[in-house]
Amino acid sequence: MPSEKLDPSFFQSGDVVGLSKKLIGCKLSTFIDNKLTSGIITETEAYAGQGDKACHAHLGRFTKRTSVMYEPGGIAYIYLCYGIHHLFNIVTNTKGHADAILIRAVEPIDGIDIMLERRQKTNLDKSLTSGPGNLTKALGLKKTHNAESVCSGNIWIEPKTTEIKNIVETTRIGIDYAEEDALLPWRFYDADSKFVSVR
DNA sequence: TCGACGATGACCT
DNA sequence: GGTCATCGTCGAA
Repeated sequence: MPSEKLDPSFFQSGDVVGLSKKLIGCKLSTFIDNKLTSGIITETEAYAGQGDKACHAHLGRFTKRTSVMYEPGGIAYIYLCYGIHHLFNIVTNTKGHADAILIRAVEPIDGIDIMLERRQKTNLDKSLTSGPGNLTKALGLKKTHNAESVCSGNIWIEPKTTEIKNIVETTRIGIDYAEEDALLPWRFYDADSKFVSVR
């Protein structure tokens, strides 16, 4: 069991872009189906609420799906994409501000055998946990975990134990519809990790 | 009701 | 480079 977890107050900062960068190097763990799996976060993207054309809550859009984004930071926002993939986000900021961080890749640490089984793979390579749909499947995250805390219970994040020296800041993936906001440098990844979805 | 469309990934040439 | 599986969500009708 972890000795230290990031607290909800960490995620209630109003600086979702800064938080996205800070999460690189932190360890994301899940205890799902009685199995522990974890990985070091290597790639994130920031989605900045109503002012961000790429964000599901753009212009304050409030629906059953997006409502969780308006909750106080420190909980999960998980939704089904392309009818196939569950994407895992961490809600940030205070209540009423719909910011979130998409976790796009992790480097496998604990429970690698379990992750291989969930992904129906036999050997460890980059594709096991790189890419937002791949890591959620490996960690056992599903839509049923939507709105769950990421600071207690079965999902938690531990602070980084070593400084990440080379963090690349670049554009987000798969949001061409966001026009000029698609050019914002709001994707972060560890340049020294091979567990990154797209370079 | 109903049609359009994804914050993707795997596999093909 | 290109195709396509697959389904919940959303907004129009």
